[in-house]
Amino acid sequence: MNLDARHQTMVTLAKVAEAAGVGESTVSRVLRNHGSFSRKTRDRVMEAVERLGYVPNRIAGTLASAGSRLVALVIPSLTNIVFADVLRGASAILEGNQHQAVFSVTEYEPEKEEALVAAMLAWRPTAVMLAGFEHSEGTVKMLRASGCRVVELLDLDGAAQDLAVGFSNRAAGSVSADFLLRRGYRKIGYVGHDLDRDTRAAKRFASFRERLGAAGFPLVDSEIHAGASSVEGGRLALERLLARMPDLDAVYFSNDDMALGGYFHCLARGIQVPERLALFGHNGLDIGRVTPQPLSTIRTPRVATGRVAAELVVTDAPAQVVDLGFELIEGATA
Amino acid sequence: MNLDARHQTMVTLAKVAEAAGVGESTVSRVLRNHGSFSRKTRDRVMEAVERLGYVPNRIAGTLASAGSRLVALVIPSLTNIVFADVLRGASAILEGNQHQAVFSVTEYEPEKEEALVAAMLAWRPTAVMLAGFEHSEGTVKMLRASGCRVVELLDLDGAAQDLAVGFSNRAAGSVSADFLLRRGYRKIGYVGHDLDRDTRAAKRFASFRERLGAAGFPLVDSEIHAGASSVEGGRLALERLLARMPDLDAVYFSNDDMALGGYFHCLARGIQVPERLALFGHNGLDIGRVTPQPLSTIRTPRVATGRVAAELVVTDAPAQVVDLGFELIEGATA
DNA sequence: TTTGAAATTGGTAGCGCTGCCAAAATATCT
DNA sequence: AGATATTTTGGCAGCGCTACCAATTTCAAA
Repeated sequence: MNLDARHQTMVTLAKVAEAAGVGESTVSRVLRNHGSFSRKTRDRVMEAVERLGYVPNRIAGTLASAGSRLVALVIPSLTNIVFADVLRGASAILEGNQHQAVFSVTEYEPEKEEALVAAMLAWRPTAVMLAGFEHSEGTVKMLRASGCRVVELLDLDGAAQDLAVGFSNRAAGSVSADFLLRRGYRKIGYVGHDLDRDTRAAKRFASFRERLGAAGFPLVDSEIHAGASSVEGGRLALERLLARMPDLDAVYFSNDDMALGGYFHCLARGIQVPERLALFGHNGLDIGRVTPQPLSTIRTPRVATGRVAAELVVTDAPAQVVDLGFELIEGATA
Repeated sequence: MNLDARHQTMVTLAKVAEAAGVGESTVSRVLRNHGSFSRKTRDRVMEAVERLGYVPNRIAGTLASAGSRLVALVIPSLTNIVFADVLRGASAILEGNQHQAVFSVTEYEPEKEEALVAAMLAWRPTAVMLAGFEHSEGTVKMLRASGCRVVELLDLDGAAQDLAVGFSNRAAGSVSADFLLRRGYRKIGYVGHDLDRDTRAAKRFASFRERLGAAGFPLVDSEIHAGASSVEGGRLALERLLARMPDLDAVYFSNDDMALGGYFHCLARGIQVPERLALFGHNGLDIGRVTPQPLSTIRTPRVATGRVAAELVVTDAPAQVVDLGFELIEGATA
């Protein structure tokens, strides 16, 4: 790009100052509504801003002032509504506080997470928000060195670097197990997705399984769909699981997407839910409330997680762990 | 924040240069792999970078060099998977080309879109991507003045400002009408969501309705769910529509989410699909492929839209309109 | 009026980096 | 060896803005 051409066209603060017949710092103060200035000056400046169509350059502003007011969200997936909800909650708060959310997607790959965190840190964000506690050594080192706030989301079972907001996946897993046991199910299976990557789902599963074992009704069998969680994955995996273990009486799914797939399988095959087979999910997605039978699941505080995380960041709160809990939804599938 | 404290801690390019015993510009060249330098110098610099844990400051870099390599995506909603898919496509390409996606959500509100575009322009992005052609006057003016590339997504029925990528919603609407007519449906209704905001859905509906009228079988009735599109909205709206018009033989939905809600309503009420009532959606979401009966719908090129848009931007392609088309999915609900 | 305090303003030195240019080092050729 | 091309380097002036400070103006009290 031709720099000179750009410089001729670009409206800068200096040009506004000249047009308004005031000093640069005055324009800066007026625009940021910071410091003092007379009403008359303000009007003159605003008139010039309007007339020239001036748009402040935050790049320059940030460089000069240290605070970028950018918050980086590094999330595993956008396909998963869970993270879209977190983003929604966070954006809402950030926008109301002159901050900007910047996000990128790791596809659940730690190496990608590391690369993205590096890229984000180059923008000197106020904070970086990540899913969960499991990060590569390099990621942790960079974050620590950067000095910016770190918020780990949607997990509490582990050691937080700085701030953490969410709920305990282990608790969710055992509550789910207790519920199924209380309802009298005894031959329980599990349908999940790639657990190496989704460590939060892995924690739920581990805890679920432990609880069943402790109650004397150990998990009968499990089927892991290779790949990311999806409705289709849930359907296929349940089909495979039932082929092996036709007399299961309940299945716990790694999340609602997978559970929905399982439910569709049952509908398609005429398997009576929950009489013949009970289904239990995790997340409490809206769609699960509207299926012919509402899904039995656990509602997780997704939007609230984003919101609270953002609030902690904008208020520069001290390091802490915030447990937002979750809610059992009895539904009609278990 | 205390500036001095920060300055003491921050590793800057100058410190790396000093540690490596070379000049600043040499470090800059090595890090950007631009210009020439000896192998030995490169190693010395990289060693220092490694040792000090230096992370380049892109804020400063951008200010000095003019190109931010940021691409702003201003989308209506994250709840709607459509936009998540666009983002996914765009991110993938941008990341592979040293660009960063920055996004924010308008909630379908034009005033919010305008505010967000202003906020994004402050970061001097390479391009701004928006949904559709309908923007406030202020938004258009700002974009024009900014001189950055503009990409309008998922719509072709209107006048593009610069680049446009997507498909024709009007065409999708008439193809949908033709399909239902070809199948022999004659008493057709419509279930949609807030059309003032989702202008693309409005275009589909308008075209759908025109086509039915032209064929001599005008739309019998329609029911608009107040609020954003959702599965629940579809279910409730279909229920209301059928209460008024019990003898409809087919319903066209504003999108798959709404259609899914309608489908669930039919399942719950035992309404035979498609014999008693046919359902037709729009978007071709994955979940619609896995329901007991796959949804009849139109698959839209969402990920490709994001991908192509990003490619056009990174290659600095000339202004143009790219039609990615769509695909009819016959499914089993119509 | 005088005086001091308070409110308002402008000048200017950076923020950390890149682009340009000239200088230095190295390689290649008579 | 000397001269010329080539590669490699460092210095430094900005990029557009904000923080800081000093200068100026305004206001109120004495």
